[in-house]
Amino acid sequence: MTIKKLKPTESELEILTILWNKENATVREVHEELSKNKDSGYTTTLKLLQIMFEKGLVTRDDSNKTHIYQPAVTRQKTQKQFLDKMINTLFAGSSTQLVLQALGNQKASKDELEEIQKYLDNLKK
Amino acid sequence: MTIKKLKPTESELEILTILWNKENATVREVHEELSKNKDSGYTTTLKLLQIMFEKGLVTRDDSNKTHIYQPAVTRQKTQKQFLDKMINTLFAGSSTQLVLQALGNQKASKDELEEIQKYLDNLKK
DNA sequence: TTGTGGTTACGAACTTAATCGTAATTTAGC
DNA sequence: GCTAAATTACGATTAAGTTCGTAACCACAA
Repeated sequence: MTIKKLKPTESELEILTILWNKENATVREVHEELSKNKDSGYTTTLKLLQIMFEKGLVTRDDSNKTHIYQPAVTRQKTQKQFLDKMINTLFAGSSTQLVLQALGNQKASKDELEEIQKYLDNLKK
Repeated sequence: MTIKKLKPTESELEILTILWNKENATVREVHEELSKNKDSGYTTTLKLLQIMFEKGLVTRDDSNKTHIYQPAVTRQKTQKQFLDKMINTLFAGSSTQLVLQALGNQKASKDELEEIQKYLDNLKK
């Protein structure tokens, strides 16, 4: 048993997103940011970060009184982890189905469609 | 408040998938199918279906002793529900990002790529 | 030194999901 | 009608996630 497969919870994802955007942050900073969307207490945020630290989802610099947290997993890997899971549970293992569904769902801009097109051209070679 | 927003849990998704594939099924049938992947008891499956019924995720014909369950939500809508959620929480609201990531993950066959291409062409008009 | 503000640590309560054991119910066969 | 087998109903337990209250700790200013 080498690599543990950690699946961030809903709340943990919110926090990770904040950390990904800020690179690193104190508990207070994370909490300020979180407070824009929900209204839980400061110690709740603190506790979550402590749990995430134990799980290895984040690292922290505790050389000073105020700890500074950093994400320990990348946005990309986490996205892939959840995408794969979703493809398997909801799309019968077909990422193509997921892509079609996602394309159908929303109105992408011309630029975005172009970007996808370019990527697709690349894959086709 | 008209439409309740019900989010199926992990276990409920497994069951819904089975019901989507079979159109309808008895508890026993669902359980048999579930047993291929996990080994929980029969009454667990029963309980889950009962809960799903209360939530309105499934309907059932209980005119006979052995109830027959049917999905009350469509695969498509559920897929969309989860996709939207994922786009918002993990992809900063950009479905394009999700699509690119999904395309990058997989090895799609030529046919699949063609299908996506066709769809893309349609969107571009 | 003392106290004040901000921080971390920790335990407990609460919620939701998942699981199972047991009792009640129904149907079919004798 | 009566029993056996299968089913449903229901309550209790466990586990995981979220939340918060309170205590302990630390730095700094009066």
